[in-house]
Amino acid sequence: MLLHINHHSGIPIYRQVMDQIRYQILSGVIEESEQLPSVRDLSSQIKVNPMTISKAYAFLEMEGLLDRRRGVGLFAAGLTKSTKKTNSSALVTDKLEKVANDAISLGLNREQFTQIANDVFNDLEAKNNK
Amino acid sequence: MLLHINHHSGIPIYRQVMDQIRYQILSGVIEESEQLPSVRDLSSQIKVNPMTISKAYAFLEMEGLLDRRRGVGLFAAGLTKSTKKTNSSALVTDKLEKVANDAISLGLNREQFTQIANDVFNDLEAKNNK
DNA sequence: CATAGTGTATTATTTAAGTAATACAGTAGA
DNA sequence: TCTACTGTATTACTTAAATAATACACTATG
Repeated sequence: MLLHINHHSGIPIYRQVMDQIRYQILSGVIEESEQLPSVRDLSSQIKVNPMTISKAYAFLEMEGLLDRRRGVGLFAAGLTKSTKKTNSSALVTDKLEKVANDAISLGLNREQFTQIANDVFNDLEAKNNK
Repeated sequence: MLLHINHHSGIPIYRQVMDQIRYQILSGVIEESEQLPSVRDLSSQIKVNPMTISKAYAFLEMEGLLDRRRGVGLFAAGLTKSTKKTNSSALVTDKLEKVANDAISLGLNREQFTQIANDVFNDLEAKNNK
């Protein structure tokens, strides 16, 4: 697996790793029980300390998205529908929070924000289905 | 003007100040050219260093929301409302598009997405105003 | 039982953000 | 010009988060 990490973005490395792997698991690119890249694989690819990667995986395990097996490796967890739904919602909520913050700074109100969200989603769906 | 600051919320003081004053200006509670509370007024009210308040005002000036006049005071800027609102919506639309794309990949539907957007905005607003 | 892979606990270092101290700079009005 | 307000640049301190160093622990396989 290839990760795209920006060392100068201000976003912590371990978070960038988490976000990308979480997305792969939730979206189904990585399947249940599939082995994930080892800590040292990623740490040498990204040129970062192994513990930084281990930290990312530790959080993902807490989220229930994978299992860590010392001496063996890392494996995508089986996601029940509800787990998947919960995590997907959480992921989207996180990202929406940042945008909502911007919206507030710019003086938008709740109705405007929700309206835009609805419209944008509609447009995208339409585009994907044609 | 009375500000409600929580010293233990984890949200930086200068940001709390920014958010509350920004809201007053954008919502029209404070009118164009109206003088804002002095740096020392707020710093003694909040029991914080004057530079912390000055920092908040400096950012708000960068946002174009007020003018700082050394030796005189701080004054709400005139807002070209229609232009501002248009730009804000465009910016927010852009960012929402990315999130909506992820949401679609993760299997969320429009109702769920819009619902989350609405809730997130609500929560943020509540947090900022308490 | 040696080896070459796995992941990790503990500790230390680095970095960035927030806040404060201090001294300074501008304006208005008596 | 003196006074009493304004805001601010520079520097230093504090704290928490992110990252790294090191040494260790587990597992599979020949």
